[in-house]
Amino acid sequence: MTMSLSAELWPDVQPETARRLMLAGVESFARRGYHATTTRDIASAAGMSPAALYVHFPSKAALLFAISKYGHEQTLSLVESVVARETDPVERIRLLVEDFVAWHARRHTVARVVQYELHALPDEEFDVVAKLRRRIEQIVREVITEGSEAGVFTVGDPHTAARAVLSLGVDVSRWYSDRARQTPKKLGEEYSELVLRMLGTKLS
Amino acid sequence: MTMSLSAELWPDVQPETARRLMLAGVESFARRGYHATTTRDIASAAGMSPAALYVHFPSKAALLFAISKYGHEQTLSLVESVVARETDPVERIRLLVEDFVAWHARRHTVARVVQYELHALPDEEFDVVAKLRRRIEQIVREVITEGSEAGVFTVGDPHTAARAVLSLGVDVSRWYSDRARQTPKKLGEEYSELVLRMLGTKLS
DNA sequence: CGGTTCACTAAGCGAGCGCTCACTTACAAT
DNA sequence: ATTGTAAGTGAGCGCTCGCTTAGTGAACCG
Repeated sequence: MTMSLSAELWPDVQPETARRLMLAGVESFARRGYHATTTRDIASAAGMSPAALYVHFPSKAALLFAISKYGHEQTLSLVESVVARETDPVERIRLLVEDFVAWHARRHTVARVVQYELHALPDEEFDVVAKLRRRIEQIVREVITEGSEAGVFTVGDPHTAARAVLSLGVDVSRWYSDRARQTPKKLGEEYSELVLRMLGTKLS
Repeated sequence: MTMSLSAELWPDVQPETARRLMLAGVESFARRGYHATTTRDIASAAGMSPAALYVHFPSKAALLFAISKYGHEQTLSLVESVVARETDPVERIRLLVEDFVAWHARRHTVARVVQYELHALPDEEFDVVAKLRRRIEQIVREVITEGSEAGVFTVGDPHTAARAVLSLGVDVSRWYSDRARQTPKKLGEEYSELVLRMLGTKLS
């Protein structure tokens, strides 16, 4: 049912109608892109009149921002939680890539909006999510640098390596579909092996 | 000068005004996205009246198609040319990634439109470029499979590995900018090393 | 019970969209 | 000189866009 999925995605968004609008927004933005979807598309996908959107969001852009901010916060906390519960750089990267990739596969509809509709945001809102993105990238870079200095990774430039790692994860949301050959979990595991080899992991 | 750049990108598009429109289209589509750019934006960036676009292209979508088709053909021929002049799987992948990545960095503006504005195409035109994309992916997959069977690569699933290789290249166009830390050539070389390690290359 | 608040709708406004049309200009062929 | 053609313009049509406004019904409160 619609309600249960939107509740799963955004458990603390109130009221339930606002959640339904966000869900409809995600579906529409992911399928056609932000600028190609109309407020009427979103409202009718949520089973409401066009004006209902403006009861809960001040503008179409604000709806995108709510979706984008929430999605970025989820991926950031995913990354932070891995770093918090592991200390070994190898295990950190392994779990980080597993979770990051699996999230971009399982939530590929949300992820597509989060990753590719970013530039439709007004300047101020863009800056907010850009800051979250920089935090994510910085954490990954630090883990790689740390492992490189500890001698378990062999990379030329941690900056480039971090970019490559994130590229692999982000791009999953572009091509993954529900009829993909692999489950999100399985794909995450396969990708984490690819990444560990890419980083020149020394077995210890 | 505008003419020389557009002539470099699309040497055989005639007349020169049509080329200028394609260049203006690329710049606009890359910066704001297809649906957010107006035909007036494109025309004025090309230094012409809004109606001039329709002298050379039947629609805004047809302009996008011209850009997208040309771009896809360029990347496909780039990939084909590497396979044509090398036989060793390792060297094929090395050069393929070097060139593919360097192209997506050097031509990041065009590449952005080619890779991310794809879904704005009408169905029929989309099918045309989708076919080109499948050819590119198939070639990469075959090279990896070949190397895997020859025992120089160690990959779980060639399908997944090919996706990962292309993801790295495609995603370069999303973040690369002219003030990037590395030249396109240098980035290509660094990425090709990352990819070769990712594929578990055996030194022979 | 009346009064207030809240979520929502029906109707529609002003702006800007893709695209067209009648026309002008430059230039080549006859 | 006349005609034909290709390239380009100025004006604007029909439509859809994001968003607003006035009003409705249900729920809650004294």
